[in-house]
Amino acid sequence: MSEKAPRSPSPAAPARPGDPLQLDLFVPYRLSVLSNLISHTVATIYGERFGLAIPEWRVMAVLGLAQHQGTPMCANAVAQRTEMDKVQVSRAVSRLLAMGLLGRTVDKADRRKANLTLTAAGTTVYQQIVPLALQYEGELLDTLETDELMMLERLLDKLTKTARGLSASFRPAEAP
Amino acid sequence: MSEKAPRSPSPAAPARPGDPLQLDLFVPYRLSVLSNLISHTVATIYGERFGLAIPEWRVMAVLGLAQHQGTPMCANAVAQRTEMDKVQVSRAVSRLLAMGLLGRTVDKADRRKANLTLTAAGTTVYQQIVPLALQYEGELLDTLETDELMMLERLLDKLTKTARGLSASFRPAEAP
DNA sequence: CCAATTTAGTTTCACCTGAAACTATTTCCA
DNA sequence: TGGAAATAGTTTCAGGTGAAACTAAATTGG
Repeated sequence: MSEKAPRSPSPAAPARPGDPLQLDLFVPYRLSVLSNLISHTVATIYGERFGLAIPEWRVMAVLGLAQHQGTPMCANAVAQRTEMDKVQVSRAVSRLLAMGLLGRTVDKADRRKANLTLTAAGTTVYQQIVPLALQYEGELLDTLETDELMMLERLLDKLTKTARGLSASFRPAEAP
Repeated sequence: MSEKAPRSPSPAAPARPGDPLQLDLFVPYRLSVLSNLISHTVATIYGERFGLAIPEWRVMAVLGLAQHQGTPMCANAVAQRTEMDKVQVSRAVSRLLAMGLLGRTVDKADRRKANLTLTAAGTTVYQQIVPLALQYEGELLDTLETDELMMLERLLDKLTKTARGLSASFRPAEAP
């Protein structure tokens, strides 16, 4: 029960040529394993009990909140809020329409857009899933102390911000 | 520049029925966004410069270390070390064999197994990628203070352990 | 005005992926 | 022994996914 081996003498020291790479100490790998583990469990919960895949659930989640706030949303707005791309949203929406959980009304003013809303059935499902989702999150975070939880939130923010920056900078040259 | 809104009065409070769910405060969602962002960038680096996908790189990473330690590995051992399933490993290995980065020798004692090793070409690639991977990780973690980095390691461990437990407990009944 | 560009959203294509079935070999034990 | 069960690894099949092409509507500017 004691696998200690600090990544390097001083934390976050610059990589030196010749350093070995131990996969299970490599943060991108560890994050990926954790995230996949969680997504898989969550997907199982949504999938088995409600026939929803994660992208579908995400769409419902933002529409449910929008509904709650009286702000109808179009597919594009959903895409931004969920950080999914428009293809994924388009597909999720058409599955949800087919399931009767969503309604769509073409915008009178701009006929390219369509406002999406939860149907009564969609609202029912939404209201069933939210507590399940929060329960899962609660159990996941249950073992964390208060300071750990606060730090988790902070780390998620910082790392996400940094990762966005690196995503741009590691991408090869851009066209003028 | 100040989006504050604590998830709930006391952190990790149990979910109450009627609680709304705000996707961008939901930890599984945030972890997924972060992990996808990182994976995408890393995949781009490996892919563009070396023609390797992430599963392929993972296989090379554990074989590279095994090599370094004089411990040849079979596909199954690789699967356990990388937490990938055997199908994924099988496919990654056959692509790497086709690229000439890996060699395979059927085990004399147990002819179902085959030992996998990096070829000279594979070793060259391995030695080029390791510093790149460590550089990316270094830049990602660069903005973190020492205490944040320590907490990150601890949180990854704790959450992964908890998530493994939940993965089992949320899964439906098992056959006798 | 109307042609060029932009924007919303969908479809296509080529690839990735996981689950389940399958092959080959080895181990277990009656 | 020898047949049942386990194990290593591959193949098949049935979706899921992103990038790029595409359609339709709206905006822009000459």
